[in-house]
Amino acid sequence: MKINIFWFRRDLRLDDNTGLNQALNSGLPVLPVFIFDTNIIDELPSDDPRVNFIYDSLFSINKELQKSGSSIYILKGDPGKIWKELIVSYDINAVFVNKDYEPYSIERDNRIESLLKKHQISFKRYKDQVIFEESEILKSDNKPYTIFTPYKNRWLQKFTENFPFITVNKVNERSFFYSFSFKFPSLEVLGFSNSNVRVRPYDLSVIPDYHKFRDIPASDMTSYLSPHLRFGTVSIRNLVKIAFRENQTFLNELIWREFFMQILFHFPHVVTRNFRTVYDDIQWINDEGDFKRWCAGESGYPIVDAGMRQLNKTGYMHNRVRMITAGFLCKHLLIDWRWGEAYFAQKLLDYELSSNNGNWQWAAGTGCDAAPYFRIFNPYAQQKKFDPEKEYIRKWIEDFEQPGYPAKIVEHDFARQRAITIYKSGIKSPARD
DNA sequence: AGTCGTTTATG
DNA sequence: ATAAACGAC
Repeated sequence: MKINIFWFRRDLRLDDNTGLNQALNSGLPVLPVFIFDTNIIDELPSDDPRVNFIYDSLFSINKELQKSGSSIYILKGDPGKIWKELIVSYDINAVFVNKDYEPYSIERDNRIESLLKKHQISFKRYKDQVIFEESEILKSDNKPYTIFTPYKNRWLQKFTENFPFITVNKVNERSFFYSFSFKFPSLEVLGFSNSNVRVRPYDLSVIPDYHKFRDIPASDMTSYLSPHLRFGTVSIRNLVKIAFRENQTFLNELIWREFFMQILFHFPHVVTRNFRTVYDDIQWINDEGDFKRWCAGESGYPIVDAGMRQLNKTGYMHNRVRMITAGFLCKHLLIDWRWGEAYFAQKLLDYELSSNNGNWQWAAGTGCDAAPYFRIFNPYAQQKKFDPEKEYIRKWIEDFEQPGYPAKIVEHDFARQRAITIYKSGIKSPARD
């Protein structure tokens, strides 16, 4: 029997899923598959909470599919090898996917596409993860935007023009799935184990008042949407429509997400290098002991430590506190932003390359549209402004104001002066002909 | 999406 | 005397 395959990746939902919907409208039965990619998985601990979340999301999808006599085929391995096997096992007409814009994903998809092509199987890629992708938003000179505000203005203009056409896909016709009951493997069989850290459900009720509470970490008026956006358990089209109606500040955050995605797409070198190369010569101190203390939430600065402890314990960190902790690592400790980026990548449930990299480079001052190097957060001023009652601090630091609480790694006044001096002397003068 | 020292406005 | 505004970093 000739079939089409829909390959789930970071779009783990049945509703309003562009590629899946296209597959279901194709006229052939659709076999849904998911591959735990060992190129990614092998770098992670077996109890990585994000793998747990993927597993749980797939389990829910499978449960839903079983209602109509279908199921999802779960595989693990190198996608190249897996696809070679699938090509042998099934008479495949076409493979449907939603596009992913990270360098590894693009390279992998190109690889799979040429493999499928050799067997006369078409590979159909769809935009699903964003409202505007790749080169849909460009300046009048056809170059990508590198400053957020003009990008946002163009994004909003284009969104308004296209609003009637940005439709939410109707609930899929389940009967078009391939009818077969695949065994759903246990977590253990896949080589994973349960984590104590869990992804929380999201909460859209906070959106209308988002701008009032977004900087108050203790209020916990947080949507908790980010891991769901990361893994596609929520549709960006649904979300943007709600944000557009209910809160401009919240919508801006979703536009930041697409801004950094298109930065990564057009400037993939940011993964390893400064966006602004004039900062390439900053003399980072990179003290390993300081870095360990920062990671552990033992810097001696309560607002920094509270943030890092929230991260270590829960996999989340409030946005305002992410800026403070990241700024502290780069400016006060003079540690290369890539170290901090790597630690966040390891711990954050919502970790995404483009946003994590973009925001770290923002904090370090090396990124596009970044904070200027002399903008140095005073951790006490920040705490006084955004956590005046010390509620957030007390929530995450058990030994706060106890004799055992760590002493400051470095004094703010000294660190501020040092950062300005080191950054200033690290700035390369523009190359001359 | 800052901070800090200094100046200027206000009562 | 205190607050608001300013400008350099």
